[in-house]
Amino acid sequence: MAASLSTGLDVHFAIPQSDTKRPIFFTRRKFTIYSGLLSKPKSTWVNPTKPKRSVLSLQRQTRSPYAYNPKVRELKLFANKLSDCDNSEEAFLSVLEEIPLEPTRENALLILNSLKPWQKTHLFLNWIKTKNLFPMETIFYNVTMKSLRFGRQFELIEELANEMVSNEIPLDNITYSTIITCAKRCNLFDKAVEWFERMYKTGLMPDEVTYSAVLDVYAKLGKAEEVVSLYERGVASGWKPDPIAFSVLAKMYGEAGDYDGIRYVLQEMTSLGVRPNLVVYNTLLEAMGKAGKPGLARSLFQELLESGLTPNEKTLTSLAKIYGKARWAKDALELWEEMKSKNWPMDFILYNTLLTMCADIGLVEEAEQLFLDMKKSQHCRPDSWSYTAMLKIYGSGGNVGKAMEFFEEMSEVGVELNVMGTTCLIQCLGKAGRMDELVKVFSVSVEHGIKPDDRLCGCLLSVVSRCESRADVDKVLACLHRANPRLVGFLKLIEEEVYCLDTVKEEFKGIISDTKDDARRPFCNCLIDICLSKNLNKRPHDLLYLGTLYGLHPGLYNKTADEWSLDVRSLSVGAAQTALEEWMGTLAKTIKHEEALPLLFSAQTGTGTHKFSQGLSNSFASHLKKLAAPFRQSEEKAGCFVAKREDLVPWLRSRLQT
DNA sequence: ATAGGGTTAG
Repeated sequence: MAASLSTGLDVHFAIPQSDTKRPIFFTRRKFTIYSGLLSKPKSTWVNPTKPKRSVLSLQRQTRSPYAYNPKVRELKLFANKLSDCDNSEEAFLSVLEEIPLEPTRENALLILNSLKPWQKTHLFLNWIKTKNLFPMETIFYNVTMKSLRFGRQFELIEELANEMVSNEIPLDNITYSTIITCAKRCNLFDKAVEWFERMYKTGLMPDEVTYSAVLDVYAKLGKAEEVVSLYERGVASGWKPDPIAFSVLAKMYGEAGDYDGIRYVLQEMTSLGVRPNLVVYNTLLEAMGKAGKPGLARSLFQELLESGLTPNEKTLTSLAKIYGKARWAKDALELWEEMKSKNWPMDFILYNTLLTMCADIGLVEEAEQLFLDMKKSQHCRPDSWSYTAMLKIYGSGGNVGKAMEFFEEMSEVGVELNVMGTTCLIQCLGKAGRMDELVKVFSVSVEHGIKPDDRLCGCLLSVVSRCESRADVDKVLACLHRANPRLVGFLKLIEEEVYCLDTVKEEFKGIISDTKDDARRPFCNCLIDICLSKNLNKRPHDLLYLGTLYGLHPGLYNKTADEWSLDVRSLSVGAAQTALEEWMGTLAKTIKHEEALPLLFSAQTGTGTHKFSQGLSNSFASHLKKLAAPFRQSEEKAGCFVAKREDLVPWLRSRLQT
């Protein structure tokens, strides 16, 4: 959709503009954050006849141009000499004695500007002050503060700022923005806000550079409401935000995964006639990825190309990540072809992201080509990221031989294995039943300092669930015991013949609350599978109940007036089977109590595009067949099994009688 | 890094 603006710009956006909703809070005005500074505090009453006070200066602070210094070469050489000497004050002062030219204002400024690291800049400023050669000005402090910011020396910066105040050297917008961004980089967000508020108190109005620096402070704090309030008041003061301000907003909404927010940013840019630059596009692409909108990211990328911009490494990294996560093989391959044919820039991060993308999608040959390219290149030699991606590709593709080859190669070339690599190897060795090698990889990893995480434990647990012999189980359990003894203890507990549900419940709760969120459901799935493989018939149901109790299976059972359904897409084969039986049991009770039932029942397994759900549909189908349940594979929706009430009820009744 | 603001990896 195109919007022709009065500025003559044609701005194209991938997002339909007409139905853009504002995130809910945009309609609520709050004036509580910088109480008393910007406008009347805590009042939502706006008097339309009284214009609101301006919050920023529309004129950006101008900087005095450099006068050409004919001695620039000589001074630079001397500055380098100072930069290279020892950081001690003595060493510094002794080199200073050899200063080749008179330290006039201009000469001193040039040296100050060229010094690094921050210790030298600071020492030089102090030297100028003690020499008392000329009056100190704001610019000397600004230059020094910038150097100190590099070294993240917020305390020193604040000390200098206070010194400026007591010596009546004016702080300007450059001073404040440097202080604020330094505080931000040091994660001292309260300090950043404090100095921003101090500006207004001293009667200095921020310009757009300081203002967008502060927008970013609130954005990093995740205070979207405050950011929007500041932004909108800036606009109400007549400010036309530039691409940097929009980049800040887009990044904030991306981090929050807030799609409505992203649309708001796009709409604001269109209505204000601001054309996105490459950085804004990159931020928006990243944001679309985080909001889970690969299709919109793709059209945004098309728009970027149509606007005549050339993507850089960051653009392509975002896109590769998005296509990989979405498992969009066709788009991923097209992107790679286009990158090669148009000679778009590549860097190390992009190489590794492309490899990860190939691993997510299972593009083996493409990954091998990329990996070879990296080996041949000068600056992008494969590192532990690259090797991990290769382990993932071979591991998930079941090519154990290749995976082990790369594992050996890593230690030969001295690339450290990480916990993800270990997990990939263990997963594929487990699937191949090569338990002795699995034990070896686990031991080597632990000896190399790898700390097994919850995902690795989940992986070991899933290997246990597939073991065919007691001997294999014991080998894997020995590894798991080193990583998470409590889990092994829990397995013993649920295998005991006499078993107390309350004890199991307490221990389950404890384990789950100590487990990272993304590993909780896999744990529960594996535990159910293990119990099923041991024919511990009631226990899978208890575990499924406990998992549901602690919120691991939200949305498992769904009801509408016309249809009741079961969604097992995030369950393992055994857990799905258990959930089906549980559901049938509940429905049988409903019949017994002669309660109302809908016309249609359905169970969703998904189609197995996600690697956790591979094979789920088939095994679910065969379990239905075994039970002779009247569910049929839906013709219009793959991975969905449906039953009519008229067929299901008699079947459930017949089960009740047996 | 030649006085100030925004973007790349499980």
